[in-house]
Amino acid sequence: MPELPEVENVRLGLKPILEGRVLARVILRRPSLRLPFPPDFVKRLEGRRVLKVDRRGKYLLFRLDDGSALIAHLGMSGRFLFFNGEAPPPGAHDHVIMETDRSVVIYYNDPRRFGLMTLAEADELDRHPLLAKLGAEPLDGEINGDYLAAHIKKRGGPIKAALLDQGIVAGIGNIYASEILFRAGISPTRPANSIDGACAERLAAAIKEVLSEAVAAGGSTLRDYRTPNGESGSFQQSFAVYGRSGKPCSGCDCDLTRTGGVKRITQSGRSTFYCAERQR
DNA sequence: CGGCAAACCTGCGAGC
DNA sequence: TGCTCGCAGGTTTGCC
Repeated sequence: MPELPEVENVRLGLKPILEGRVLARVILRRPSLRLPFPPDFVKRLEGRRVLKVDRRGKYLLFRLDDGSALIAHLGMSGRFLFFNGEAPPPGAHDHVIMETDRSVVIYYNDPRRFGLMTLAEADELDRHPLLAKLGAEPLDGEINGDYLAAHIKKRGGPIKAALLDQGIVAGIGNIYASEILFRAGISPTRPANSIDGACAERLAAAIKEVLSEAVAAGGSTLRDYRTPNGESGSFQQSFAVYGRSGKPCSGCDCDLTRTGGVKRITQSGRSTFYCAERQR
């Protein structure tokens, strides 16, 4: 489900209900998601106060008052739901239940169970195996053409695959990779190491623009993504190419009968959408 | 190390 | 209506 813009919106939704609150009760309803829950998971969380809800790439970080942190990833289908007062009976995919000292009940729901939750000990968060190898945060001003060029110069594979590598830029997923390459006018099949100079600069700008616009739009709701308030995002209405095979790309005045519209190809087993006219 | 396919899971829509 | 197939927003592993 979620790429950086969706995770960021989940963070914004959880922030007001969790920051400053004590986790009064935690219930685990299965022993593992993508990874097993650590031993004493419930015991180490209950009674802890949440100081801050942060994000790193697609990971949510709940910083706790003993210096430790709860790390959560939503995988493809994970979502947080919350209820003021009466919560419905938990369903088969409500895997973790947390209740705050203000009686707000939070369900972590994840049908496909590609998500995860784990704990990091005090002060080791930056060195945690899940986070240590993540690349730059795209919205923190760490990305520019030089950064990108330096990190893709040894990659002969397609630029699309490099954008999905969380060790280069953290947070880009399959939808936004296509949208970013359209915005930058770069073909997804171009070898990553062919991109430098002004082209890399355009790519860096496109990453920041597309992701920040998507954050502002509340993310993209395709099937099940919702913010914790139950709201859908609206960025899917602004897709230029994603999911638009055969249709015109956004703002396209090309002759559809000549171009055939947006192309869909498979790269590393995943769909890529692009406009062959406007991406080189 | 780089690059790719497969694996992990469930649900949904399309087509027969 | 009901079945099968293909596809889905992510990441890791294992093989060349």
